[in-house]
Amino acid sequence: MTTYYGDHNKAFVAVDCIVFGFDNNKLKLLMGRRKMDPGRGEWSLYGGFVNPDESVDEAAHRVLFELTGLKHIYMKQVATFGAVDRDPGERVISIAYCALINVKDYDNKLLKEHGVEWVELGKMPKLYSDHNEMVKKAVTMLRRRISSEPLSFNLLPDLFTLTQLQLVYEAVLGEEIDKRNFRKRIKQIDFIEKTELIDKVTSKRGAALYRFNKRMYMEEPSFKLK
Amino acid sequence: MTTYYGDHNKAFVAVDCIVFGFDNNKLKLLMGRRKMDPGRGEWSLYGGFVNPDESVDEAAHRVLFELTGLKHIYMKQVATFGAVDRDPGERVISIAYCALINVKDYDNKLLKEHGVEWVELGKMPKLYSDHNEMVKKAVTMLRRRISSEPLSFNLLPDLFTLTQLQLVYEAVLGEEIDKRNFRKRIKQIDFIEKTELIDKVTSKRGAALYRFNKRMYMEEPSFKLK
DNA sequence: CCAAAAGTGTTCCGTCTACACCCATGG
DNA sequence: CCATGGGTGTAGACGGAACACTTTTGG
Repeated sequence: MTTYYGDHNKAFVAVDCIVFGFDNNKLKLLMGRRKMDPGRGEWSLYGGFVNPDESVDEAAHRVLFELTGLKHIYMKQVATFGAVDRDPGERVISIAYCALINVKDYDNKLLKEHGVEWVELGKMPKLYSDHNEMVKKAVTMLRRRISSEPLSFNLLPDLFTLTQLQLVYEAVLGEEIDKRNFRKRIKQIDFIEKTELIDKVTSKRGAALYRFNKRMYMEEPSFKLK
Repeated sequence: MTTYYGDHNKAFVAVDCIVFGFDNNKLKLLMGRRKMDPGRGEWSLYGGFVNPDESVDEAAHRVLFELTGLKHIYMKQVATFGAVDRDPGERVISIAYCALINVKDYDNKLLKEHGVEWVELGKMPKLYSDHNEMVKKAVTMLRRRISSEPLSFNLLPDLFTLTQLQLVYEAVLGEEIDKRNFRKRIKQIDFIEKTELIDKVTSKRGAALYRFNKRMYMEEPSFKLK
């Protein structure tokens, strides 16, 4: 390794994952108790350090994989946090990533293994260091984008009912939506396909199952809800 | 210094500034020739390393101050770039910041001193490392936000005409705007104040000068153009 | 007197919003 | 047979888009 920048200082670089899930009609986040010093035992996001042989994005995906066993998950950089004393131990720069997962894909064994749990947004405890701020930014970002990018489908199974989809929007935006207006808009979006399948779990009558056709979306990626 | 994270690797952490200015009815960016190895002589954004005693945000402001002599400038984090080999020399994580300045505030001596110049957006050369990508993200971000946040005023003098303001929007959004509709909207925004002053520089008839009342905006910060 | 930029309203159309009832089924 | 969630249409309000001419004055 050469030493071009030898007279400058280095810092630890970490990633922290803000993992959103949708469960029981609520938006939830994965939280755990910090298992290392400093701050051991405090509520915290799940994170890890960036290794020399991986990009920051790759580190985020690796850390999420360690936590959930899931790959190819929607992840987006939220912001980088770099206050001098944000970590009580040493100088650590941390890059916050937002992930959207389908709770049903999550192996509950891993959840216990890592000592993390789903916490309802709005019932968030005080978190380690600047993690509350990270969450806040991620939520703001999610709210901003969910009406102009097809993010909601990441929080749902492949097949979902329109009621489920509506509940995701209501949970993220924190407001009620008129059912008829919502369905009217969805019908105009041709990459949200109605299938022949019927969900009989949540209603006696049965509800049509829909699917997000990613291929079709990719051909003409535009999305506007509302 | 303690050594909590001793077994992990550190990296250099840098900031790069994407400095936007509005001049001659064009959106421009500050660019220079890189003055250090590796990549000496290549077109590049202006950047610097984060010091141990400053936050990442502070580093960005310091670097911008070195470059422009200006303080209290609008700056916003764009994204963090962390590919393994993004810097040919060593492992460097770089946090890109977008700055909006009023070109008239810029001391042209400093411009020469630092060997930087204003380059029109769209006439951007190939830049060092991933700097083109940084610029692209910054532009996307600026376009997204300029219609919902009062950013345009940062690119103008304290007093400006409505024509100038419109030209900023046209330059950023890359599309023409109807003058009557534009002015109608502006009139509804009460923190854009008409002054008694008249600008006689750009027109024989003279144009009313307006001012952004930041105090008034802060009391009720909401902004929607279009 | 004319070139050059400033300033000013109205109409139309499409989009969003509000709103209430019937349907199918399992228990 | 009834409780539960699924599914459907219309009318009125509102906001955005299109569009052309008059004013002022320095040179």
